[in-house]
Amino acid sequence: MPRASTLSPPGRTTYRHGDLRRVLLEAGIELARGGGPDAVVLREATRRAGVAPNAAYRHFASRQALLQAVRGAALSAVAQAMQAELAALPEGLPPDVFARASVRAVGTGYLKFAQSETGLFRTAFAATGPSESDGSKPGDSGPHPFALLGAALDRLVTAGLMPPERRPGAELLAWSAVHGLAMLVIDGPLGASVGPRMREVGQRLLDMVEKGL
Amino acid sequence: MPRASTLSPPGRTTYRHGDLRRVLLEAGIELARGGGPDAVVLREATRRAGVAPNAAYRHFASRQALLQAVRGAALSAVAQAMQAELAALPEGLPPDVFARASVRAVGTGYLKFAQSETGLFRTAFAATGPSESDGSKPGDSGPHPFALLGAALDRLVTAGLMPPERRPGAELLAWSAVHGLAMLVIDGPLGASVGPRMREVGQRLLDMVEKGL
DNA sequence: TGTACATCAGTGAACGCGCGTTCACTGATGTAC
DNA sequence: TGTACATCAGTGAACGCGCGTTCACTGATGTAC
Repeated sequence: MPRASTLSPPGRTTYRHGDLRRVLLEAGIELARGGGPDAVVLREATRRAGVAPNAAYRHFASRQALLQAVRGAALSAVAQAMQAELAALPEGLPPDVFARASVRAVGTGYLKFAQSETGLFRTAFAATGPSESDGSKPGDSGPHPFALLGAALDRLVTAGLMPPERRPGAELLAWSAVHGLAMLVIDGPLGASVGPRMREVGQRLLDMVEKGL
Repeated sequence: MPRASTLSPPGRTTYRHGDLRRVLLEAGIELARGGGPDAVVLREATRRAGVAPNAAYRHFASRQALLQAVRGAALSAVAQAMQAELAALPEGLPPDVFARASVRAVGTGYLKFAQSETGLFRTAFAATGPSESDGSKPGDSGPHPFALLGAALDRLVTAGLMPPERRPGAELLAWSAVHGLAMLVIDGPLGASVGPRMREVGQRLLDMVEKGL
């Protein structure tokens, strides 16, 4: 139990924060949630953490590094939404029905997340900047959304619902369809008109993908 | 009859610029071409036009207004790319073959533009901001990309290749697929791996859409 | 056990930057008389 | 025809803003002796 220090910054009982990295990251996530990647502002994150602006540099090399960490968290959140949808499937389905359903579940989770967590979604998939090719995030938490989709498509092949020669690259095609709908509804002028009918439109889109693959 | 010097071509050193609105717009387009919507910076546009920063306010109410104008131009450019692809189709095709080909052409034009004019593409379809619902651009030049796609799909129905009951909303589904692929290649981590094979992947995607619709 | 000390997560102040936008102005232009 | 004048597209200077980042520092902490 640390004693109450004499000259602590307001709202804090210890001179050392103790968990600043996590707090900054969570503040960054909150900012991204509200306003997308551009809203991840280093100074604002430190403000919310109740800390001097430059304190962030003990934990992140730059604003860009913080943003990358936030992006990683956003990506995990997308994957989590997809997995939640998968987990909601009834048990004991025959393999072929389950395979179909899991592809739909993965897509549905993606679309739901895009609509309910727009800021995080945009952060997860926004352009990284001029020069990409970050070999970043080694031991990241959880699977990438792309991998979840791939696993669902594998089930489709195993169940004999998809010719194996069609399998390579199929996740890119399926992902494109779902991602495009999400982006158009989020960013484009279609948000107002399509948004409310998102569930229905999403299902039609997944029909198209299923048939088309 | 005004004297000839009134219609000052570029390079004229008059006090009045004469054509500043157009020059600013073109500077804005150039900026968007290079760096997307965020690169459309009012001061930089005036700098390129060789004019004081506030001179822009004679022609655009705000930076946002300039950006909207640039967005309109970018949208037109997308449509133009699509039309170019349509125009390249051989003449005298049977209606059903032409219908299929024109849907593909529209998609191909879209994808080509996304890849060759990334900055403009991103500008055309980027989020407008927090509060959308601009009833903007009344007498815009040229058709909207969305309309070109719709016309191609209509041809599909007329040619009997698509059941009419499937037609409503079909452009959104088709657009989603193509748009998603474009965005993933442009923004996502897939640019490097998919970019070179874009033509092939694009064709596979269009196969999927055709079959799935 | 007490004490000295190295460590390093924080502070406080400042930097330079570029932005959008506002203000009061200037001076070339077209037009009315 | 010449001249006065209103118009309004430009200028020049300045504003406040918030950002990312750097610098020299301070002081709580854990540990070695």
